[in-house]
Amino acid sequence: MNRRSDSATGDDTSTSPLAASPAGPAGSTGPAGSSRPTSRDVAERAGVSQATVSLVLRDRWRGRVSPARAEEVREAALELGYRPNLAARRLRSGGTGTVLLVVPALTNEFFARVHAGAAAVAAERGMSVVLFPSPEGIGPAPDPFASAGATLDGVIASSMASHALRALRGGGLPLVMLDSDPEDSEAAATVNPDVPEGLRRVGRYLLEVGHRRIVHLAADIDTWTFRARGRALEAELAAAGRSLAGRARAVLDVREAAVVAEGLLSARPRPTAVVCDDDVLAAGACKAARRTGLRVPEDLSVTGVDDLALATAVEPELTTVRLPAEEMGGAGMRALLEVLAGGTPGTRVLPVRFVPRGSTGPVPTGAG
Amino acid sequence: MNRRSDSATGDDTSTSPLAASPAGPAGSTGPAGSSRPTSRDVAERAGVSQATVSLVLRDRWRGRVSPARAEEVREAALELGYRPNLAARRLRSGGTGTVLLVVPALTNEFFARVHAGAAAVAAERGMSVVLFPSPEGIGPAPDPFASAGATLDGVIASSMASHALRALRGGGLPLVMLDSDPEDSEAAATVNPDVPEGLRRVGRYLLEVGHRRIVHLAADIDTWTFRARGRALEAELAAAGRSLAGRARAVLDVREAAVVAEGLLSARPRPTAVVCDDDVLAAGACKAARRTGLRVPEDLSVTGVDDLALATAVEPELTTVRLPAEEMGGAGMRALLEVLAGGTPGTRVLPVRFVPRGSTGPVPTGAG
DNA sequence: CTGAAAGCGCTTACAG
DNA sequence: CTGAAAGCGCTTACAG
Repeated sequence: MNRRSDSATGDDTSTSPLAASPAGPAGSTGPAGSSRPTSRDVAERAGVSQATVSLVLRDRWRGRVSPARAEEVREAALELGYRPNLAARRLRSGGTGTVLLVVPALTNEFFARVHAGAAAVAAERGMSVVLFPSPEGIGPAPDPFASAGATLDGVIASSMASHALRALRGGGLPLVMLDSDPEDSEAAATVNPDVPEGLRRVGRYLLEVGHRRIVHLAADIDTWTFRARGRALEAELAAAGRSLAGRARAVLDVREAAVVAEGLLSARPRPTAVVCDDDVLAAGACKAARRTGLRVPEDLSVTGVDDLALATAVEPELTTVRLPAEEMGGAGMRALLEVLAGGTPGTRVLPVRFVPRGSTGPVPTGAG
Repeated sequence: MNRRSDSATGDDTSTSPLAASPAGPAGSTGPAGSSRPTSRDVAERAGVSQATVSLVLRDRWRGRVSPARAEEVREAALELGYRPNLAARRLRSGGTGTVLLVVPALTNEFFARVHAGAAAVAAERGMSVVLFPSPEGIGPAPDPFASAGATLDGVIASSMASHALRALRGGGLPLVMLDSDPEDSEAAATVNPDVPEGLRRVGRYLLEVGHRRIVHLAADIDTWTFRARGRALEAELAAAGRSLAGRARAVLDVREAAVVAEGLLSARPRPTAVVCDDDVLAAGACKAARRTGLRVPEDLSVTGVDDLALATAVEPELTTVRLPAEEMGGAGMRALLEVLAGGTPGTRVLPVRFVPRGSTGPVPTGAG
């Protein structure tokens, strides 16, 4: 958790217009002690025009500037520690440099990871991403675009219901969907985790270790991602000539999930495994088991989806399906950038990982 | 988790330069179908100059523009749905509109909340915040400023060791520290949670319900915030004529914490309470208790700090001290903005909240 | 109390 | 293959 203190020598940092900066390296045009170098300074030092600098540094010089000159420009830029002024670039190019990321719940670790992935890719390209604040329980959703404050280049939306997506499309902005129905063709691109494969894998595993009375604790949320999870689980069981022994729905809250799970566990004959749509639900199922006097995994196997921090904090640790949240955010941002550049990225599916841990085991003896 | 679909009618959104926009409201200067309105359009409609528009909209008009005119300008801006172009404003004003938030670990829920709070305040003021990617275990820390990509207006750093802060100061940028030593006067401002009070409260509570053999599972991290926690706990016990029955240190990882906690629990006479520096450590302590055959809270009380999502996911739920992470991020951003405006916000201490839950109880009978 | 003008640092046609 | 010029939308002295 500590940071190293080396290397932050401030070569770049001292050039902030707000910082008292030492006189810049050679080549400055302005008065003594002037702040950071501009493309003009680079041009001067390389003995070319500003236009050439721009061309070279944006990598659009091929066939327009000689390789030797290009190299000289790059060298001059490096020597001066030149960094393009983003505000100027945006002003000139018309973009806002801002992308809106719309997620159902900011407080959720999954979406925090999606955001981190998107922001990292954005930062590389000099863009920034604004999160749309969650409207959870605080009345009707405000206009996401108004709330963004800044005007936008595009929108990335994760795990939305289709009616919400329809509202988003209303903006007329380039839209990339994450973890959403690929058929819902409002979007220019879709990036999805392979949740169906994840749930099939869970079903296969439970069948293999002997479970026959498997129930589904589903998320009480009408979105593609959760519908897909339920369908995939059913399909896997069906392929083995089996079917679900029960299903209940709960919102993504540990306590509520525990209450709902208790109901599921009161069925006779008692289920031997609970497949949950999400780790939070799985944590609730574990609580319910404990209250009911069932041991996990000896009497009951429990699985989740996501691999949140709490998955390894609970005891026993949760068997789960890890979703590539950061990768989704990153891929979504890349797709949006591609759309903005005129491309058509289409649909991408990212692999998920089955992570067996302590909350699952072979079917209890005498059961099944 | 669902979003409502009302209200996103796109009045603002359709004005993106990238979107095919309907012809704007009256007053546009440019060719037909031109994009979003500029301050010039507002000026024209209000019958004033661009300068007046700028003055009024930035709220610097008092004593320079008549109230009646100011009102007309505001009206015109509203009618046109005018929003200032941030890129232009920044270019002209010299700021970059970007603040760097340096945190020890991005993956941590606490810092995610700090970031959310800072980003929300930033968005209100048309600023954006860039996270410094965690260098955890991936070799020497890269230069945080170089990695930021954009140049910066200022830096907010949370929970840093002082040597790391020294590196940050090297940038010569306005610096606000969060959750850090207020004596470490590198920073223009400090915003801290009242962790000492939180730990004192925990100590007081445990003493009240009869615990006498209290041990401390400390974070193995040399920062102000964790030193302050340990000292405050000791002070509270000392005030009651008691002292710690033991202490061990662990990194913030559930499994490692469990191993270390097992050692702590092997002491004889056995401790009746483990005060942990953090919820992750507390989750580890609960695991250790379980492995050792101790019941929580019947045989052992466990407390944490933070109130992370996992605090209510584990069974029993963790008694903890809730840290106002979002508020810290928000207050930090406000302080930085104040510094940038020439103010001197100084040190601010935010209250914390003791949250008693199932992981603590009266001292076991026959013990103490 | 108000307006005309300059210029922030880029990129992009355009002319050579 | 290269350069001179215009202009993105603001804000800020400056002149009235």
